This record gives sequence, C-alpha cells and structure tokens, in this order.
Amino acid sequence: MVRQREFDVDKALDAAMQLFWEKGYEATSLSDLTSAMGIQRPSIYSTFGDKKELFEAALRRYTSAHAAGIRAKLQHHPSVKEAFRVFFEGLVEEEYAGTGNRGCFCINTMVELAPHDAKFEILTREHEMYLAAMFQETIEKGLRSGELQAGLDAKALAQTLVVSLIGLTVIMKARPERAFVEHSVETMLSLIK
Amino acid sequence: MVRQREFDVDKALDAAMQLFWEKGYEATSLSDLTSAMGIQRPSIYSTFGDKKELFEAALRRYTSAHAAGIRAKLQHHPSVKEAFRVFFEGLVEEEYAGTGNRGCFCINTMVELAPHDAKFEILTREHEMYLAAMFQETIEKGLRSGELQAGLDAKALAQTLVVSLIGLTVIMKARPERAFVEHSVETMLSLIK
DNA sequence: AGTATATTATACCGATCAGTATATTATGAT
DNA sequence: ATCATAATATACTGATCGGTATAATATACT
Repeated sequence: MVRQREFDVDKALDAAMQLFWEKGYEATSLSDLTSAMGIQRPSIYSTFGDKKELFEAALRRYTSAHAAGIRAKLQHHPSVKEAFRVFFEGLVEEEYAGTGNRGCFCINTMVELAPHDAKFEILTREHEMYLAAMFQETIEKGLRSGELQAGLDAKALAQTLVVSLIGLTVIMKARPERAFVEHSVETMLSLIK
Repeated sequence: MVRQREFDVDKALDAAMQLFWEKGYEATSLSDLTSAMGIQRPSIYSTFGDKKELFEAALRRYTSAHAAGIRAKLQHHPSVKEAFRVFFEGLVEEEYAGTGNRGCFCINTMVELAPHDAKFEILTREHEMYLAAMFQETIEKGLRSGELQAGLDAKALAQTLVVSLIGLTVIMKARPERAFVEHSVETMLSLIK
C-alpha cells in the first residue's frame, strides 16, 4: 500500500552513533549526519525525530552495547581478580593501540550535556549505576567463591572501580605516558584483594 | 598618543572563562561572550584574537588558579592524610551544596577538545601532570615525616589520586546519590596509609 | 491500470554562526 | 589646536546552522 523505506534504520543509527561518539552533540551538524548515515535530511526527521532525539537514540544504542560488552568481559574469566585485570588492562591497551581516541560516548555526554539537560543527566547516571551493579555482582561472586577476602565491601569497591574507569577513560584523552595509567590500574586492582 | 582601553582585560577574560567553563567551547557563541564580557566584538578580536585563542587564554587562566587553589588546600593541614581527606571531601561537599555543577574546566576541555586539537591535548595533559606532581610532593612529605608508611609508591599513588579526582568530578555531573561518591572517596583515601 | 500513501530528493526557510569593514570617538604628543 | 593612533560601536559579510515545504517517486492494495 505504501512505498517502503530504502535504508537500513539500524545501520543509519549506527552511523549516527559513531559520529556523535567521535564529535559530540554540538560539533556534529545535520549535514555531517546525512553524509555519514547515507540518507537525506527529511528521512532523519521522519524516522528519528529532531537532532536531540536522534542523539538520544544513538546514546541508548551505545549504552546497551557498552554494558553488554563489559558484562561479557567480566564473565570471561572464572577468576574475578583476573577478569578485572584483563578488563582494565584491555581498556588501556585499546586506547594506546589505535590512533583514534573516542573514549566513552556516555562519559562524553555526561560532560557535554548532562549538566544542562535533565534527560541526559538521568540517562548517563542510570548507565553508570548499571555498570556499578555489574561490578558489584562480580565482586560478590568472588566473595561467595572465597577468591576475595571476606569483609570486603563489594558495593563501595564497585563504585570506586566505576569512578576509576571514568577517570582512566578521561585522562587517556590527554594521552599521558602509558606508565601513568598503568600505575593507576595496578593500584586500583590492588583494592580487589 | 592613543586612546586607552575602557574595559578591564582581566575582568573580561574572567567573564569569558566563566562562560566557557559552564558551556564549553562549541556551545558558547561570540554573542554570548560579548554580553558576558561587556565589550564589543572587535574588542575581543583585537585584544584576545579569535574564539579559540580566547578560549585558550581562559583555560590557561583557569588552570593556574586551579593549581594554586589545590596547592593551598594540600598545604593547609600538617597531616598529609588529613589534607587529602579535607580536599576530596570538600570537593564532594562543594558539588552537592550548590545547584550549579560546572565541574572542572580542564576536564571539560579534555573531553571536548583534546581528542581533536593537539594544542589542548598538550595543555590539559600538562595540567594533570602538574596536579600529579603536587600530589606526589605531598605524599613524599608524608613519607619523610614518617606519617605515611615507608615503601609506599608515592608516584603511583599520586597518579591514582589524579585519576580518581577526574573520575569523581565527571561522575558528579550525572548527580549520583551522594553515598556513591562518598564510598569512593573513602576507598581512595584508604590507599594513603 | 489506477489510486492512496509514505518515502524520497531538492530546494528552501529564517536564524545564527564566526569574523570584519567602516566610521566614529577619545587620547596624548607635537 | 592639530594630528596620528587606537579603541570603540554599528552594521555587515558569506557560510552554515537546524528544520521544513514541495514535489517527484515508488509501492501495495483495489
């Protein structure tokens, strides 16, 4: 009965996500978006709404993929200590390997939009809280298995690791000497005992 | 021989700093700046150069004041542990007291500009390295006085505290429950032993 | 085949962007 | 008092911004 959409909504949203992730909200123009997404301006508006709504959709796409990725990494090793070590060291390795340096889309948004837009304050907070909950679950698993020493405060430690993760991600944007972040990672990991 | 400037360069730069600090580079327009600085557009260009140069001057002004402020706080207490405790707890108190929430201008710049502009990558990195050096000096003072236990790695700890400071500052933009950051601060401080 | 409907492409909207040309005004030396 | 100089205020530049009106195009049902 009607003409059907010619582009892949998912692929288009992914392209928008990549662009917003790299450049942020303000610095990304509608022209940038149409080029990257391979569709025309009216298609963006009819499918995703205005620029802010598209950004929100892109961020939601990012956070769910990001959370799923971290969950997978934390479950990859039977040892909780080893899982966290591989996770944090992999984070550093990833940032220093490539030339690009996008960091975390959610953290970028926390800095750029959360202080001026309640919707993104909530959205980014919820993501970080979700990460903290995953970290806490992982630590509690280590406590149950006896790998981690009893009496360790799983919640406080999980929250500390989230703060560290954010700090690491942000400082790497300034490209400090690798030893700087490696020392920090080592010290952080020493808290998981 | 010539007409003299009618506005206070320092006051104008301070107004620009406040604005860039609050809104970031892209979201601050020249019109915003002329309003806040109380001067006309050509006065900005003749005195400070273009928007990027003005931003750089504002950031430099911020980083020197910021570093001096932190130095003063770290030297305020004879006990190193107490000095760090007061510093970090004051940081949290400050953010949760007011309604506003600007965080740190340098961190904002690390996220917004450092990944795409080498000048700001260097500038922000140098500031964070300077903070790390101050932290390290403070820790070494505690080692010399015997307050801190011998064998403690002053450099690694200082770097970790800088990462934590950044993480705390950023997560507070998402306004998590205060207990979240307080737990993190407590855990961080436990590393200074 | 004809028609209703939604997607597409083009071109446009007023508003605002960073930056500047122009002309006026104020200063200090002669 | 005149003049050279620089700071000021106004108004403008072309470019780009986010968003949309319009018209052409393609589909699925009758």
